[in-house]
Amino acid sequence: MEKRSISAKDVAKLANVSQSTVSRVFTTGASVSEKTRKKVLEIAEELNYRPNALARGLIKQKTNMVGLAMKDIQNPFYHEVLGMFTQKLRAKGYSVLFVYTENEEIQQDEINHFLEYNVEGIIVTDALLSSKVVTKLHDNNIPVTLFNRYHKDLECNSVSCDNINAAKEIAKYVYEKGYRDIVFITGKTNTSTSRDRQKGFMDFFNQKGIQITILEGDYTYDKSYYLTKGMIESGHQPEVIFGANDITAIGALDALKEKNISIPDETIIIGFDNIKMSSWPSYMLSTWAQPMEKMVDETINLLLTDPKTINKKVLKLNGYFIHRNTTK
Amino acid sequence: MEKRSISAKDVAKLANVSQSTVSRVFTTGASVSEKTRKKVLEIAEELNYRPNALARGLIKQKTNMVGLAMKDIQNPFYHEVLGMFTQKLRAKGYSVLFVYTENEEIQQDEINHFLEYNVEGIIVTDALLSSKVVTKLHDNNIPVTLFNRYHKDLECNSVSCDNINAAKEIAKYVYEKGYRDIVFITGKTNTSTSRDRQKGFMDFFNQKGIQITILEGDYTYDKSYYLTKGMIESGHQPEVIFGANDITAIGALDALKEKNISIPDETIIIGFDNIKMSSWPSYMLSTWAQPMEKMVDETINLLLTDPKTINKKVLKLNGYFIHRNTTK
DNA sequence: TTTTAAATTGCATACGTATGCAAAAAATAC
DNA sequence: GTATTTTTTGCATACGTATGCAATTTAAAA
Repeated sequence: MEKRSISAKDVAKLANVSQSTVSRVFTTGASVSEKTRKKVLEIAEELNYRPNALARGLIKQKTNMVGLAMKDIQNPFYHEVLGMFTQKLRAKGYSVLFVYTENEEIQQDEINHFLEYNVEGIIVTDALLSSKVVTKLHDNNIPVTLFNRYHKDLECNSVSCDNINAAKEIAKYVYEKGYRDIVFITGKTNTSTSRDRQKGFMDFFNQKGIQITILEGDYTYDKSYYLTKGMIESGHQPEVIFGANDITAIGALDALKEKNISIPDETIIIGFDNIKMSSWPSYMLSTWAQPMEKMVDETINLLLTDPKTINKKVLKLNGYFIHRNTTK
Repeated sequence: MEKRSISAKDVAKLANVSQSTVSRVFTTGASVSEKTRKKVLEIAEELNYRPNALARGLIKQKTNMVGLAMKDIQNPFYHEVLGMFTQKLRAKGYSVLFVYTENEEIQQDEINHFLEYNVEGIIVTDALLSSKVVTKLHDNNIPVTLFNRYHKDLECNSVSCDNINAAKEIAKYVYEKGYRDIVFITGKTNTSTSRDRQKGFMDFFNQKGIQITILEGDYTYDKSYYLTKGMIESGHQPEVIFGANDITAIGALDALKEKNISIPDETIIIGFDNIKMSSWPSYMLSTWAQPMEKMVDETINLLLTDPKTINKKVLKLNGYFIHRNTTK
């Protein structure tokens, strides 16, 4: 029952041509007469032949595969990102080798898989990456682009939203509306996204001499929900809650609803990411929209068009504020 | 600057052995003396050598890759599933070639990628698959397992929850509690999951001579939210709402909350899937838990341990009811 | 028609690995 | 010590493709 998959040689035999010719038919830009091309394609179709990507990758030193690493996090933002990456990469002829890790840091072991399959580049979305691993990737000449992460010590490209400025814009909006009792709920504090959003937000108010309240969250709904609930129960009912991402803001929103606090009349809430859930009719969360599609495009571009770029490029894209029903 | 990646030959040269010996060091079960193994490993480490998976796949006719296809749907259930699949497959030494499709049906074009890379099997989660495509996969001797889908005309394995029975159990619970004004909100009606859950639920009540209300949803939050809202506004406030999945139930839940209907006192709500979101403190949705981990294990098992199985195996696993705060 | 140029094809080899076979080396038995 | 068995190693080849080079065919020019 050993049914070996059919190869170019098989097609060649039936078409009375050499294996080279078959190969040329399937290589764009190669020289083949129209007559033989037709004949070969016909037989190929009949035999259900498709060139073997492994063999092709071996000889051409080009696999058309990209590694995508993601951390196990409950943020739908990354699922939307994942979908966009795979679709856009496929449109460019690339396949995606996917790794989901539950570790805080992408492990060597997981990167090794990418290396063994000779991926042409690696995209790391929300996970961290040790500089040791990055060095190893550099040694192997494999470009890496961090998506939505930035690390000043790592020698690799990165694409993210300009979190600091976005947070400043939000702060400005809040300030100009006259609010003064303000709470920021952080995400995981070891992520650049949370740190930068906090920085931008705080810097603005510091400059105005206004003290704001920081609650330390972890980018999960639950944590944010309980933090907010606790705060209300302890007697503090702020005018503004800015969550480090949408999930965080939604957790706070639900806690406020449960306490029968009127939104946006008594407290306004602002999130960050513009995940699909934020436009659910019961939430209608005001939020900062990351230019997700552009970020994805730029990441792919950076990774594939000039892979020899050793010097790191850091891209910070803008976004825009979306007013929904949790702000006035 | 053309830095070719180092091969077994390079290691062999420095270790004063043949390329075969280097290969044997990296092949489990091959015969190598302890002394040379040590020497080779040392040099390999130094040169940062890793065997090329493409070449290995070519010669062994075994790529250690599995194709995973998923449809672009807003259901977090599948994201949890995705994470579990990739982690479990990696633990078994497999890499995951991932395809995300926005089409209703997985296209030939997308499957071709899998074929070209010689994946050892394909897992299709929530998308549909034409029988033409399945036939082609059979021709190429590539096993397919449908996850959470079942299609009687398709000659491939499938693993899912026993949706009919689960829905019957839920119906039984509802019936025995004495409820009689009952609504079922469907998912996409062309999915086996929605159809089976509807069937199990309806069959039970039909047998009791009880008429229930069917609202045709599409597995999205929005649709379910608006359906429920419309129903309430039209004057119908049921005792029970059973959603074809958790997202559906949550949409209904939010609509009821907005209408100030007390849950579970006036209306109880039941979902299906037990996604993480259903245990969020503001929802605490009662739901039917699919045995996700077991389903994933069985899928992998079916796909990889006996790939020569042409005759399809259909596995239907049980689950269990989880009582939270939306039932009494 | 012959000569020259261009297009098409086949041959041979390379990519990096695994493995059957035989030779060599090491271990064991006598 | 030699004879025998076992282990370790190298050689050669295969996996399925792409491609430089030379040979062949076809087209164009004369």
